[in-house]
Amino acid sequence: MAKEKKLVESITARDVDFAQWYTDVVREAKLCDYSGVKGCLNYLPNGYAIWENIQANLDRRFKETGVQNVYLPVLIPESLLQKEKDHIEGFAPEVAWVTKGGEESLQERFCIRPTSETLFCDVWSKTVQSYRDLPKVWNQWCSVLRWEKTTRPFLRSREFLWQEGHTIHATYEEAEERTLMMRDVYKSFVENDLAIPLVTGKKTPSEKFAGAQDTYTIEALMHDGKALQSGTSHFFGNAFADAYGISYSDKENKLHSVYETSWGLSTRIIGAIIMVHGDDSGLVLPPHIAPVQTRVVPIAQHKEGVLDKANELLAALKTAGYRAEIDDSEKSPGWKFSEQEMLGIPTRIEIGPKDIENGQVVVVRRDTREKIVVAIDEVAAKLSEILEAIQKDMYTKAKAFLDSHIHTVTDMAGMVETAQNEIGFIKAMWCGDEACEEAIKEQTGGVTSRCIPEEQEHLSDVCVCCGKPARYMVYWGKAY
RNA sequence: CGGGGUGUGGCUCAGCUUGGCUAGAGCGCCUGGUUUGGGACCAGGAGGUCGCAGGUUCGAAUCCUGUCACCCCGACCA
Repeated sequence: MAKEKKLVESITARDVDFAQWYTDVVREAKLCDYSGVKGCLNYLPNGYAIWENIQANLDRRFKETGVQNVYLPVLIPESLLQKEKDHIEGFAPEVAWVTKGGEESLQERFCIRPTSETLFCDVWSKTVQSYRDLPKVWNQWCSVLRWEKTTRPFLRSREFLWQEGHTIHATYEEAEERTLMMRDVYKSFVENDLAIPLVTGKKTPSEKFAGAQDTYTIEALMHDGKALQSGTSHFFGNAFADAYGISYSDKENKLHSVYETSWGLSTRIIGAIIMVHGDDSGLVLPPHIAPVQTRVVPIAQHKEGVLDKANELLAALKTAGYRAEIDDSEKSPGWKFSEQEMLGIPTRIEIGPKDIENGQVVVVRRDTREKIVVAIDEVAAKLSEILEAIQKDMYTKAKAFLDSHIHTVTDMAGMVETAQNEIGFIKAMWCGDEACEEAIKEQTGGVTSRCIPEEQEHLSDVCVCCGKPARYMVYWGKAY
């Protein structure tokens, strides 16, 4: 046995066909399946549980910064949607319309929300009058609908779940601060709890959100070298406030526009978890958000005392606060191992007659397959250390992958060559002209600007494309 | 929206070119038994208006027309 045997036949090897591997993992881990409507997924228990943990974690983080949750309608009257010009132009091609109620045609059609800026603005335009009413720092957990042509589970679906935060503030500075604060909340969550390292920065004007003045993004690198925009935070300035008539009186009774922000993170992030951490055996979940952190696998469970001992262990783990479960099915051990691996459960605990005899169990890490023998009395105490080690190692591994796939180029030949021969991000200088972005996309076969990072480096004096003086260093890449 | 592909038990598919008699296989599922430290085995069993609607025909999963849906690759987008 010189080479590692491929244990799971039902999952296509990651390096053979990445897209097929992704689909196989989604299916085998039972995260979701296809519904009868294109682009609308059935979120199954395993997938939805991940989302619930993401929600719980993020919601806690939001509330620590003063966010309040609300819920606004799924339908938006066309007249309301149309008030901000850039916004409607950006979304028009992908909104779905409700035109009938029962058998009767509606006087005005309603769009199914693709995002809710317009609804939040409508509420505020009616309720905000004084500086005493500010700020408003609201968020809602909901689903939105965008009529995508091409769909893929989690990465791009027509209906998807997300949170959308919307805030208004008295001053430019306060709103900008909030925009960056939420970007940092996302960054901290994704890096610390999802173990996904990021590149962050500002979007170029052509990649901005429709209607936004600035869009800040967190970009993750998938294992196939493509970038995934994993969360965004937008600064709107006054554009929406003016279009929707949101103004307030200050202490001197002077009228002002408010400054607005919005920020969102969606179930797309589940796609990132899959594509950053997954391997040929299936899903690998970061312990912090794994719905199940450990699964007890009894070996030879028909033998006297094995199941009892295993259930005792399970009870002890639950008492200690772990999200734990047992696989006491009649399947063979090999089956159980494979299943735990496909599901991405961070650890499994094997307990069989030999272990019981020796007063021990075997803890197996999902990420490394390392087997760790632990005294049965110490498992509850030791497991948290192992889970933390996994969490940390997963980040370190992903970070090493990211760092080793950031390339630097200073001229167009290098840009084209790197785009063709390497995967990952490309750092290059840019003059700020949209024409150069388009030229780069054209000549490289799909490389687009991902973000302008805060930590600027001076790679050269001129734009990689046109040779005019450079204004920014930009991360480029092929994106999902 | 272009190009390609697919709809047949829960799943993956065969059968269609050249129409025919009771529509098949593997996996999964149910029952019983033997197994159990990396996807065990034996025996028995249940389960299908062949996506939908028309048409041709003595006869349609198979041919024709229409239609719906999904998948993949592009162009556009969280």
